[in-house]
Amino acid sequence: MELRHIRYFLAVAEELNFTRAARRIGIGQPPLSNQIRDLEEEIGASLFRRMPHGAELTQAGQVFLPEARAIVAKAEQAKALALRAARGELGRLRIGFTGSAAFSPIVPSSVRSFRRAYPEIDLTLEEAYTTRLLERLGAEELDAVFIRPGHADPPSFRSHTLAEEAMMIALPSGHPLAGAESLPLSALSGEPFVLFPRTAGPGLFDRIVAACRQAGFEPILGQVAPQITSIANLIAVELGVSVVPSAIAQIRVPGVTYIAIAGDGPVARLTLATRREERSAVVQNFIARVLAAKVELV
Amino acid sequence: MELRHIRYFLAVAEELNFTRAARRIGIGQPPLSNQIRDLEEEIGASLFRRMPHGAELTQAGQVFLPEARAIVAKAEQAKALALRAARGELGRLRIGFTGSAAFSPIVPSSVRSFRRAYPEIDLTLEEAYTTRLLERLGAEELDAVFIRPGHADPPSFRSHTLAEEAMMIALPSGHPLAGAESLPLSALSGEPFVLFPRTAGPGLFDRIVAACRQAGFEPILGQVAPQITSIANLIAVELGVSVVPSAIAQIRVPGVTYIAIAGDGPVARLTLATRREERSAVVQNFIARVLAAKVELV
DNA sequence: TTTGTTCATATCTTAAAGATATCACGCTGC
DNA sequence: GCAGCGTGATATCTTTAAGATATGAACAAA
Repeated sequence: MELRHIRYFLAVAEELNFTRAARRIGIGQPPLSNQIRDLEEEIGASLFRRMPHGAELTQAGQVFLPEARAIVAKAEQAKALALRAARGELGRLRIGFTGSAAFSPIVPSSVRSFRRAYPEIDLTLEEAYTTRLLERLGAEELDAVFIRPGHADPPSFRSHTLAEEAMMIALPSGHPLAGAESLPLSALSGEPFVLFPRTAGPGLFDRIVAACRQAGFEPILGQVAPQITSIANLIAVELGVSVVPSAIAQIRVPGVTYIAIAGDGPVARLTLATRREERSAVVQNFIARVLAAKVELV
Repeated sequence: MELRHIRYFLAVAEELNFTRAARRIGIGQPPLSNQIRDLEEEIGASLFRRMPHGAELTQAGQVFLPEARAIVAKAEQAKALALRAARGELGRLRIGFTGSAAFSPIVPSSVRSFRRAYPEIDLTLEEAYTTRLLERLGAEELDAVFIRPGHADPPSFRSHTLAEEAMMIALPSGHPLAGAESLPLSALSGEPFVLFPRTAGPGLFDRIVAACRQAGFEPILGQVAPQITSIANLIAVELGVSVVPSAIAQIRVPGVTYIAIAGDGPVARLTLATRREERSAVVQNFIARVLAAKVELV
């Protein structure tokens, strides 16, 4: 059985006349009769009662009619759905982001904008460290990740720089320096640093350490924060000081004071990474939305 | 697009390898590649990403996959449904019956038995006069009718005799003859008869009149009953007497007494009529059930 | 009866599905 | 680095089956 048989059946069922149905399809009457006969043989039942005046549906034909219509409609729909999926209007997008990226306005605003523009895309959001995100991106478990990149981008990924954020010093409010307007990074020499594990995000980690060295001291690594968002809480209980992207400084935790860095401070880059061989229209559309949001937010 | 394209797509989507899929289908790899290419061109999107190791589904392909499965399944189902309909297991049966037939045990019992045996047949039951039932049967608005036939069966119908019921005299309980064990029909001469209109069921009507004439008198036609079931009510208010099939005598209405007819009384035949050219398996199955019920009820 | 429908049958043509042979590409293993 | 294997694509030929054309049989209406 082929869709042709079903389409021909529908024509005859609607015209109740082989000759007219054949004309409507654009073939001759004998081949149409043949095709219907073949269909009936395959089903094992006759679908039409042939009369001198035309044809009428048998009970089998009457039952087959709505099914036939549904099949043809479903085939059309399948075609349309596949095309929409190819255009990136339909499908799935798995986004990853680091804890700190979530606080950069471009991340929530671009995700929101994409969601509105493509409501039929099944969105998944997942938070993890930069390292883990890149692993999952490479394993095709994620499609696009917002990360804090290192100096060298891995060649199998494509990176889009979204922001170069200044960083700020985070101090316990009771700290002697907490009242300052701004401080040079060197003011933190001798203070224990509360930082995330280097393996979680070597890019940002190394930038902070490098900036300290440039400022003339080696940072003392103290308490390790399991998540970048928990740094503030550890500082509040006076476990040390830190340097965080200014986006993170939005988290106003009682007992923590943020102070601008005077002079050349470290810069936290935020990028969107995708697989270099990525062809999917969904991801392309998402990249376009994110870059549009970047321009808007300037 | 043909079902062939969809079947081939499914094979490749399941094997993720053109060569193996082709082997599974039983054709060569080049024609399979051609068919998939044709399908992709028709849809307007590529469904597979060809790799040196095999193939993988694009987003469009992933969306198309469940649709393709559904289409193939629906086609199989449509075939099976049509076959079941041809076997008379599926479809519709429109049954008609006269008011008096409903009280003959064979009618409810055969309908019930058919309903149990073929639960997926959509049954319609309709009560009307014999004349109207035959009209509707001829117009293909009904498929099988239980009627009280005349002497000559119309040639376009096929009749199955189901029962030859004796008839009984129906009297108001206050009537002087109401106490008798049995009465000859001639006892009713001079009494006004409560009968249904002749046009409603000329067969039964004429039998009653003929029986009266044979008993030596011309029945006086009195009150006309709109339905055979309302004859009893009209007799109860003493509008006359009547002669009814003994099945009807089951309706015990206060104020009505039924008395057996002594000697040669009229006989009420009950038949099942269908169209002579009827081919439908549903109707054939129903006839078989009714005839089986007839044997059982003896 | 004749004429004009209907659909079925028979034969031929043609389009397209499929077979066969070959190629280019990329991975794997020596 | 290069041979060997497995992948899908391309090119050409064959065969199947869809469709065209001509005709026939059955029935209805004029």
